[in-house]
Amino acid sequence: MKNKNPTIKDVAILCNVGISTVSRVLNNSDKVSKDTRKKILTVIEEIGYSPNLHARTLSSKKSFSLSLVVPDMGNQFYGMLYSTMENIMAENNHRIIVFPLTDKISLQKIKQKTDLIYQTDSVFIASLSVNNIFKKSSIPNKKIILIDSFDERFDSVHVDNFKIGEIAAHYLIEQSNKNSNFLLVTFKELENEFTSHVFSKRDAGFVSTLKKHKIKFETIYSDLFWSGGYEAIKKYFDKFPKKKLNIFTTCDMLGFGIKSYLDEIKFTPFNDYNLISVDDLPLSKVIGLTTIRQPLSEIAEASCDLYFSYLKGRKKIESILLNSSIIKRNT
Amino acid sequence: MKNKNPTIKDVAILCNVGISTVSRVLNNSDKVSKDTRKKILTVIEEIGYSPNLHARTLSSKKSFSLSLVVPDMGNQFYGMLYSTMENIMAENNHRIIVFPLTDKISLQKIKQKTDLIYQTDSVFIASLSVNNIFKKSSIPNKKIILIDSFDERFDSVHVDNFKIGEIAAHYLIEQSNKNSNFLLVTFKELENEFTSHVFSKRDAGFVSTLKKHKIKFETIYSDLFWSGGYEAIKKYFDKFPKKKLNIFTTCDMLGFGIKSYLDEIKFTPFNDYNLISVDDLPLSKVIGLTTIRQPLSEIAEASCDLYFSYLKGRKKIESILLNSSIIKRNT
DNA sequence: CTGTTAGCGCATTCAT
DNA sequence: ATGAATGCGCTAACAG
Repeated sequence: MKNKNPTIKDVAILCNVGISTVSRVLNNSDKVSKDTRKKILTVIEEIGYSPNLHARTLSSKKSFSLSLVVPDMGNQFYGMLYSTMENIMAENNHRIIVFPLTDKISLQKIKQKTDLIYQTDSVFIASLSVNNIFKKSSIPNKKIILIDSFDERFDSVHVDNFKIGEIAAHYLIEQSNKNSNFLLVTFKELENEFTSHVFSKRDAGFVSTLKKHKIKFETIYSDLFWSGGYEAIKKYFDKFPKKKLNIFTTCDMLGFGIKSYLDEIKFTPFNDYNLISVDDLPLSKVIGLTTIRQPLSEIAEASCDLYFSYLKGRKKIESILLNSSIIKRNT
Repeated sequence: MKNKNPTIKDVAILCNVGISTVSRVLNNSDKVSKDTRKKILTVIEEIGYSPNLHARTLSSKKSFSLSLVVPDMGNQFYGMLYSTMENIMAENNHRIIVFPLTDKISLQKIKQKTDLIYQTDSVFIASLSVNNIFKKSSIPNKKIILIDSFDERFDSVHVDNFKIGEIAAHYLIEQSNKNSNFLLVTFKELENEFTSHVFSKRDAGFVSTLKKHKIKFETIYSDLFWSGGYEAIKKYFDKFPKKKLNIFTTCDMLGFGIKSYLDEIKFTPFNDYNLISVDDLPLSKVIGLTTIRQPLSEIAEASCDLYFSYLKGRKKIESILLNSSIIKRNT
């Protein structure tokens, strides 16, 4: 099991050819005779030769691997984003390497210039800001594409999170009864390296619209876990008398918990409460949650397309804005 | 932006030292004087030098990267598994590269010996079988560690899925009222490359126990999506008259949909139905789903430990069996 | 069509 | 403590 892997040289010797001929076969060059190609392929198969990609990359300067930086792969949204991008990139013979930034350690690793991220052909960054995750002096010297955030220095694909907040507000205003209260349940982003501003922008859009309509509201903050929404709304109801609510929560994950709690205390949708969230994760369809759809597959496709057009020679920075639409269901 | 990255040679020249001295600093060798080390580090920082890992790997034969093969990263279970493993490995200076096998294309890629997976130091395989994903002649010539499956040829960390089925059966038998029916909602594994046998073993354990008690039951098959459980149980109820049920479903994802439907038709737990699933995803706590816990973090830790002990010289194959325990909640 | 050769950037002897 | 030289496995001219 530990017999050193065969190299291109071994293959060449066994075939009585030069190593460049083997290399040509490996790289599908057409300038090889049918017979020698066949012989080489046979030997390769027989001895179980697999080319050393590190040597190949060293020599050719192309790794065919891409980096995807995400806040957290335990979060389904990013799991699905990755999954979709991976499918697209696989068809085009690129590999995606994921860099989840869940804590200080992972952040520190990525800042060290010895990290793998500096060795890939390109870097996709989801939700996070370039300035926060890289030191100014060590921004990877390669194509950077932002997903779900904006920075005029880089390509980007994003949605208008402020507008998402506005849409939510309009929906709730329209749905609201007399004597019902407005509630914003969101995640409080601290101004640190992990800030994405995604939530704060949604908050802002919502708040701005309500103020415009001179509607009072309350805000409660939640942890960004599956249990976060449940616990936040429970705490709220433990403290205040029960009342009819129009709730906007800034992501489905929180929405699930909120709905779960509301079901538990026998609140009925439309009657006792209206609830709208953001994302449209698969589960929100199952439980009938009204939500504002993040066009996940479009986002993934657009990001990949940006990279492909770059490979084809595009020079100027491009920014793509996608639409989010409301998916009305049973809340 | 496209000025070729500086190399170790550039650093050496700027510091008036040999490249081997720079190399020593890079690798934290202690045989460098304090002054030269300091000078070198300064220059490295100034010019933003980052060592080429491909060259380093080529030279040293160690990539410090590991492969993790999973069925699907859109599935939260694997997202969390990866997330946990990544945290552990990051602390030990290894990078994990994910290889999701969602379709024929990704399977085909992994079978080609030019794939990145053949270049990592080790391969972790979750739920899938080695024989199905690699051709006999091209099983990566390196440490392979199985997660959630068993093969005597390789290290493995797994749970007893047959026993999980038995536990579920015993729970439901204990809970069941007179006149209630037993139902198994599961995913039908086809005998193809993506077979994991995880589900079929859980099925078998459940079925065997019920038969032992001479209890009749029905089986319905579901897609392995978030909506799968909902649709399966809905179809069942559309076809048959409503009746009290004791349901075992083989993963939480299906359980969520089933509970959602049952809530919708106003079935109340313990009274109209008992429901138990498998996994204990975070959401199952939120919605109060009774489930059999997959010890996710223990699985991740044990897998990583197997690799570390291998690095320290362990030669013989090891297999670790972890316990799954029932988490009783409100179904 | 095919073989020879010169790097790619680094770790690692082996000298000094 | 430091530098020069060798080789890791491959690609890409170049020469034939």
